[in-house]
Amino acid sequence: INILSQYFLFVKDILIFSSCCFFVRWEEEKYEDGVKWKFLEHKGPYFPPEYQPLPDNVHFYYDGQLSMELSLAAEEVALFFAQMLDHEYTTKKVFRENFFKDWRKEMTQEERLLIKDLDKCDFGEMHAMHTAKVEARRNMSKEEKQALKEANQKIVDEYGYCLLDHHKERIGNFKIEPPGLFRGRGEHPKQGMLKKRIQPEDVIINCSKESKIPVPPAGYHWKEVRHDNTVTWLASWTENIQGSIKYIMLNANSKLKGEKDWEKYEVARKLKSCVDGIRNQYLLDLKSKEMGVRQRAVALYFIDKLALRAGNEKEEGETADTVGCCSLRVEHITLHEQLEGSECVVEFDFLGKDSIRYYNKVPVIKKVFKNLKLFMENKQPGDDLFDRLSTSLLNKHLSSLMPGLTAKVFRTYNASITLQQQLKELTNQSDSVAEKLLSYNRANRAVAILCNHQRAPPKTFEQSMANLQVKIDARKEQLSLAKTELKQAKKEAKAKGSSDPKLVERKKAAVKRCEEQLLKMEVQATDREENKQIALGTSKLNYLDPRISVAWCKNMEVPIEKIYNKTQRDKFAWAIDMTEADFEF
DNA sequence: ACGCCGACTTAGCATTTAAGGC
DNA sequence: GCCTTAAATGCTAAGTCGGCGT
Repeated sequence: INILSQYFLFVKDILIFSSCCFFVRWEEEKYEDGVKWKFLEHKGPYFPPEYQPLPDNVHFYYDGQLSMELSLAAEEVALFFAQMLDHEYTTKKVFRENFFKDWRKEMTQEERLLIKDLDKCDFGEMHAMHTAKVEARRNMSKEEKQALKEANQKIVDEYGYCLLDHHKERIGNFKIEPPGLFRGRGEHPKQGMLKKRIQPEDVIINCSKESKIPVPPAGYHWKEVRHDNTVTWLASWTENIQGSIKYIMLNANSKLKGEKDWEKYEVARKLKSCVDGIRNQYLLDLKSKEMGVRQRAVALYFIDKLALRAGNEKEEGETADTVGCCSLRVEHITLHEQLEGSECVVEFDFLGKDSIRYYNKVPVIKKVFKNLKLFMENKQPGDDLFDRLSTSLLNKHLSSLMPGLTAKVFRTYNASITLQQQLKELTNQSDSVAEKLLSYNRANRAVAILCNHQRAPPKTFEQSMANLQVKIDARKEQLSLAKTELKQAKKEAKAKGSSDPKLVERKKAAVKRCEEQLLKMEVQATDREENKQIALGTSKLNYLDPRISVAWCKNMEVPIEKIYNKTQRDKFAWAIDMTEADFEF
């Protein structure tokens, strides 16, 4: 209990979960439904610096004419574009059109009359100035860099923390997002639009009535100051691209976020105890007379087996065209009675979250295959595959099967259970630490592949692999040399007794050291190659119950620092403190 | 029943920092 | 100690999901 006392809220929740009454007095600490805090005080968000006008020697030219001076507003937006000129997307039609339209809105009447074609704009000097600035920053002296660092730290100290129920907590994102050109992911219809500068007049502050209310920048006022303790955010504003709300919230290491994280994994563990029943149910539902129920069953089969996301509907033309399970269209799957030696294969090809491609060929059971054929009958490629199903219908059904169950719980559950099972399968107590870590990464990778967490191969990937190979070759050479020397030393020792009795021992040690280093590098090369297009971070941070990893570290005698960096250890502090070696997900 | 919106989690890429080799 | 490169951190877009109003 002492160890856990700093996490008494967790302890308390466990006690509630297990309906134990011994520490009932702690339950008083639990706030009534929906209340997230009793006291909240902070300094408000940090605003980005104001726009600095161009120096006189940097010009903008239109249509080959003599330089023209832009109004401040038009100049700022022009510079956003000029800064991006190295990026491929400034060549894209949609990006350019959106930018030009929004830029013209910022121009004065005269400017608008003159500047009618983006192709005739010459941002060359502005772009060069920006490149020079970046270069200058890179070449700053040590002292300058140090001074900059200290200035930044001061801002963090002042704005980066809040007081929540008398605990000082780190804020996750205390800075207002600076203005710029919007770049969505994938083929976003709004790419290139102007993301406007946020003023204090746009910002809602949330804090305790009795706290020190944040003071807006001089000469400005807040949009509103409210005192809503049923939400966790400290400040919010509405962005102008999608009209959605942005929030200032706590860091992941805060008690509020940690508790929520813990709850998420507890719900997933609860699914573990009833997943068999749920699976039997949806297999039965595949034969239902009701088409809606059958569609729900097939969707659930995909969500469970393939870890697909729920797939809410999206407003057409507002965002990139991406889908999840419920929003799959006929064009996204191809049915194969027979493919590569398997029967009833479904070929998936669609863009998911962040326009990441999901491509997979999956053998499915006959009933699912038959149903899919049925759902696709008399439909166009652009029609919904599941026309009788929505995420809200699906989630309503799920929550009736188990309290708190939604589609995304399957992702959490399947990810965590896969990690646990893979770790069991891949690691041996007798392996070296390097081998254990390779196994851990492989288990992690199995999850990342399941969840389709991809990344663009790092730009320097080929080069860095080649570099590593050179080092491996050099080490091999060194090893064979060391071995020869060892042989030589042994021979000499045998022949005439040794002048240096420890020589053989030393040479032996050198060989061993060399072998270890070689192994380590080879393992690293394998790991890196297998990881080329796979991102491990997302699953580690969001899907894998940290207690599985903590318990594994304890069992395998691997220091926790080897698998979690500082940020991750902070976020998972609750798990690191409370988990014993015998934890089972 | 349904669409919309608010709140919150999940996501990949860009930038910064630090580790490790020379 | 310096410099390169990999890892860590920062940033903000893009999802999920519940609740509310019509």
